[in-house]
Amino acid sequence: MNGLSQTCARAILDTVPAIMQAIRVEMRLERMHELSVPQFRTLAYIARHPGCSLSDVADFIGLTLPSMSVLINGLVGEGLVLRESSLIDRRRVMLNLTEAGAAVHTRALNGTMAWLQERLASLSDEECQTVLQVMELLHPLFTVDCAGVTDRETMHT
Amino acid sequence: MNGLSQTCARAILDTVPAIMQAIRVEMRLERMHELSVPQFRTLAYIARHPGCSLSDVADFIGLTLPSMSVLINGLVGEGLVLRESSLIDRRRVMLNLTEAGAAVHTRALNGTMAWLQERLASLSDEECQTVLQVMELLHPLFTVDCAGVTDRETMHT
DNA sequence: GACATTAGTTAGCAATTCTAACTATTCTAC
DNA sequence: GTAGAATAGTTAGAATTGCTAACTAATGTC
Repeated sequence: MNGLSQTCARAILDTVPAIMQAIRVEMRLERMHELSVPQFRTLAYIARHPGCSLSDVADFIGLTLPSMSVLINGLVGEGLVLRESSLIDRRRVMLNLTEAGAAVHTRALNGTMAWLQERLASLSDEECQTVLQVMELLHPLFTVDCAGVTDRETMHT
Repeated sequence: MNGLSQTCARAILDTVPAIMQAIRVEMRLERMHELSVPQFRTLAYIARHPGCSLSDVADFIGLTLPSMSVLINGLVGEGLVLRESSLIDRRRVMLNLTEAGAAVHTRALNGTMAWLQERLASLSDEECQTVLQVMELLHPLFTVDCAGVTDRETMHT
């Protein structure tokens, strides 16, 4: 009914996949050691939440548990992540970055950020500010499902 | 150098993949007849640019020509798209939606838009307006070199 | 008419992510 | 304190996606 919210939804649907595609291409194509987007996001999550469980990451990234298990397998195989059984509850897995993992994450993050900043170079400070606001506005609207522990740290660096 | 643009880049990198994942899940999970995001975007592009060539779509969606060829194969196989040789240049392919294709596209679009609007329901009109502005600001920054394409395919129809 | 260029297809491979079925651990309730 | 439910994760198998390389067919250039 509201033409505005409709237009807005349409704009998101047009723009977000385009940005995403660009990010994906950038990640696969250049700066970083062949991290896929989910792999990168996983490293980022573990970096921010050391010792988190598999379920935590899976919820956050939006993958099923088996998929995340496989993804973690890959990262462990490349020596980027440590997977240990929790001593408190031995069903749970504790995930941490290795030194190499932290390094790769940092490098990937810096590389992608640099590329992104380049893309944003034409924006004025004011526009940049607005973009930032909008991202912080939208983020919580699309990470609802994981009702459990809401990580407030995601707002900050 | 500018902390602002850095924060902005980081926010995009945190938010866009999250939105994208939500869109992907929504598309696969519910309303629409099992269209993947690239399939949906392809239908949308063809709807907007009837008679476009394979290369046009591939450029726009960000896939290689072979990948797009396969994707179109699928859509043709499901009776959603017509693939005809151009009479002017018989190397080129002319793509059009079938009636079924148009219907599926419309239904998918409406379904996803409705879902998106639901997600955005908590935004005020003003916030909605800002989101819209930002999307329109960002879109051109992430759609690749093929900006000139929009003129080309309208010539032969 | 020979050769380069352009548009698209086919083949083969690797990665991603799903569902279903399984193991192992912990919790609940009698 | 043990039987059975619930929880955390893994494994297996399949479908989808998207890539590169090598090919065919049509067009343009000289």
